[in-house]
Amino acid sequence: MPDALDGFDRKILQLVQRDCHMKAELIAEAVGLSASAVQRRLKRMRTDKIITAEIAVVDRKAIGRPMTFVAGLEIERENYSALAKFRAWADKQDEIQQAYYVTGSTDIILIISAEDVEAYDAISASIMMHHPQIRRINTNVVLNVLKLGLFLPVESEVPGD
Amino acid sequence: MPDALDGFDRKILQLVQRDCHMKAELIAEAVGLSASAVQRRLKRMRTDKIITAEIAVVDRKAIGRPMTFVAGLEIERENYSALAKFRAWADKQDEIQQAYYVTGSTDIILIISAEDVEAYDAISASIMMHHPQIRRINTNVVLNVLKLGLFLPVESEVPGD
DNA sequence: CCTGAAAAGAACTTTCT
DNA sequence: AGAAAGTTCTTTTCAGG
Repeated sequence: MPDALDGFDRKILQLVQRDCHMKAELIAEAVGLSASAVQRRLKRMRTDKIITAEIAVVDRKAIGRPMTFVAGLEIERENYSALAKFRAWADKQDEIQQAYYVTGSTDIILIISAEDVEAYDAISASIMMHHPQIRRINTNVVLNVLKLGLFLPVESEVPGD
Repeated sequence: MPDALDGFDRKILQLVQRDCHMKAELIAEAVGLSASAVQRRLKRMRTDKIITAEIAVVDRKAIGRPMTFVAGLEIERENYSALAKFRAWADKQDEIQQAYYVTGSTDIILIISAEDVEAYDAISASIMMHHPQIRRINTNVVLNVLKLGLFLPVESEVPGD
């Protein structure tokens, strides 16, 4: 497992998590390395899957898909095979942005994008239809997206280093 | 508001939402345009804020921050000034990945990243301390991230076009 | 106005020290 | 790791539909 991140790697990650089109030279002077070194480290982190993807974030409203829903799913009897099946299915549903298997009375929490309420209704119906073991869906309509991102804080000081 | 997306734009968005480092020439042959045209459109969508960001997605476990929590916040009496204040505060908290203001008994739903349970406890305590109007926090520990992304489906056929 | 093609410029990749 | 040469991509320019 060749993934020991040092302080340079962490600083680089902190920057590209906000803007992955940032020029290597700019990153270099921010972290105190040469542009070559930065590129090398980025390449290594990509192949090592420390950076799992580099994606464009699109404005929901601009593309005519302004609504977001948070759905809480309750499963009849939780079992891992049902979970695996749900994961595989959810992967193919583009409307489902995120899916979390969680503790508590709710078993799965979904972040869902939809054109409007009717479109969401169709999606939730589809979920119920494809997964009989889901007992009920508790829906929260998002009135306002206060913050949106996938940023993870990366402490520069490594505890065990 | 100069943002009328045609079929080409939508196809481009569908691709760069999955990989924004994709070469213009590759996108070009996928959508049926020249590389120049693709670059022009990308540039326009960036300045028009249809593409709001281009970010690197990092593996939680690789950076020593393996845990995710979904927190449901109940506010004493919802008012927009408190909401605006919360938004501004949440923006600065790197551990808070996402924040949704929602309908239902829960008022705000947070997606929070943490090193471990103790770190989460400190964050939730901090939330309570900074926002007296928050009555309680209902926490769901994420056992498994089934799907993670910010992808939005972009229909190629435009309804009113 | 937007496309496509070629020239000019800038970035990334590789090699070497 | 850094610097420079080599390669590739992006950006600009320009002619055409």
